[in-house]
Amino acid sequence: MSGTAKEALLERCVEHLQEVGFSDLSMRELAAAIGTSHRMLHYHFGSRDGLLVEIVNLMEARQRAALATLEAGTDDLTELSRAFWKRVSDPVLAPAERLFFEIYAHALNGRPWTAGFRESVVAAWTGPVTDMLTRHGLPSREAARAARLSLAVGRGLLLDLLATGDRAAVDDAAELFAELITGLEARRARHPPRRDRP
Amino acid sequence: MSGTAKEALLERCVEHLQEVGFSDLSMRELAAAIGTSHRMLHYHFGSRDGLLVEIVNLMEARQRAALATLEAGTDDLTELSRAFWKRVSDPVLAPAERLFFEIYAHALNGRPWTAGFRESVVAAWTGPVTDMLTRHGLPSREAARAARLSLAVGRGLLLDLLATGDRAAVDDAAELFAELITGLEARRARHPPRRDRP
DNA sequence: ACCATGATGTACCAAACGGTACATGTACCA
DNA sequence: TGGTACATGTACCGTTTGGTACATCATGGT
Repeated sequence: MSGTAKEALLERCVEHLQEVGFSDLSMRELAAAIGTSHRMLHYHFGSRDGLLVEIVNLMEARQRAALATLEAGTDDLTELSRAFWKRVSDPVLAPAERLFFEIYAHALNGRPWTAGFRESVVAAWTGPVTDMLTRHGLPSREAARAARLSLAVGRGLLLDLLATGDRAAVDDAAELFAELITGLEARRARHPPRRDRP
Repeated sequence: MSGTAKEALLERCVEHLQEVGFSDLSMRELAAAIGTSHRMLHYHFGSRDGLLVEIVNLMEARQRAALATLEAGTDDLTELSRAFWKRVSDPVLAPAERLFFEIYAHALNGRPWTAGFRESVVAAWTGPVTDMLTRHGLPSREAARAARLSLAVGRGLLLDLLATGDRAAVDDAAELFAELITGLEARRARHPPRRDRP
């Protein structure tokens, strides 16, 4: 198998980058850290940018995979929102998410090796989540808005959590969003925004 | 004046970094780009890390300043949320915000020159915004949650906007949040409102 | 037995890096 | 006028960088 050694190497690279960060990555330093030589990285990935592309693609594939395992289990939007947050805020994912945001930052600066990432970082989520919300009974326009907002809430809260570590406060804000989103239930099938006037 | 030349230099550095990004910054390249020599950057900032610290601190100070100019003008939470989003999503700010998120990513990896940034990136906002919401009549617990959530929404949507450029869709999601937050108004009625009645 | 193919170590390259020594310029104050 | 503090250009140092040439090793098919 040709891919096996290479994939194992890639896996070790990602693992190490999740620990120390990404930006000041040098082939030699990385190679030493994962117990190989920079010669091997060049051999398998061609160049530094080749490595970066494969790392970014792997992270993006994992993001997609994580999304695929996110299934409903409930009909209640509030419960769904809570489950969503509980899933993505799992401390085990923190290193991967730090790396994710680092790649995101590079993507915002248009680094060429982030092309695939840039295209999928939002679209890969809004599509499936919109579908999910539609299946849960939201009119499609509301579902699309809610999906985009939920994604933003998740990422924004994650940024907060990773920076401050203040889990209680961030969980609390997430809970508030889960409660607020209940307001959407009222709109099911009943489109015009409704001011509550008893 | 001692600080003037240095500050002008720093200003030009930030300006350039907002255009090309931050991560692969080298003293020589940056110096050439802003029309000076790397010798001058070392002279004024001592070292590369010294420069980074000053850049990050400047960005953080500007963030604080931007916050200070954010004033109420309305009593309605929904309108307040709209105004907030309109302010931060101004295209003029996009380069500064790209740089902001890049620094944020470095901060998540614990880079030592981001110490000040890390401490203030959330706290500098939640405090004042909580106060603002309290002044608008929210009970303090709700105000704190809403402030934290609003900050996350703003940053999450900004990430989306900067990556996709899909202003219509992101504005739409922001509008949904503005409408959802109306749900908080209902809670205000149930609690002793501390409205400023002359 | 032989050789093709993939994997790996060693040694090197030119370029760029952060940083510094030193000499020079420029201003203003005494 | 002389000096003193800040500013700037040049030229260099040792180190590290991405990348490569070349030789070697292991393995498995024929």
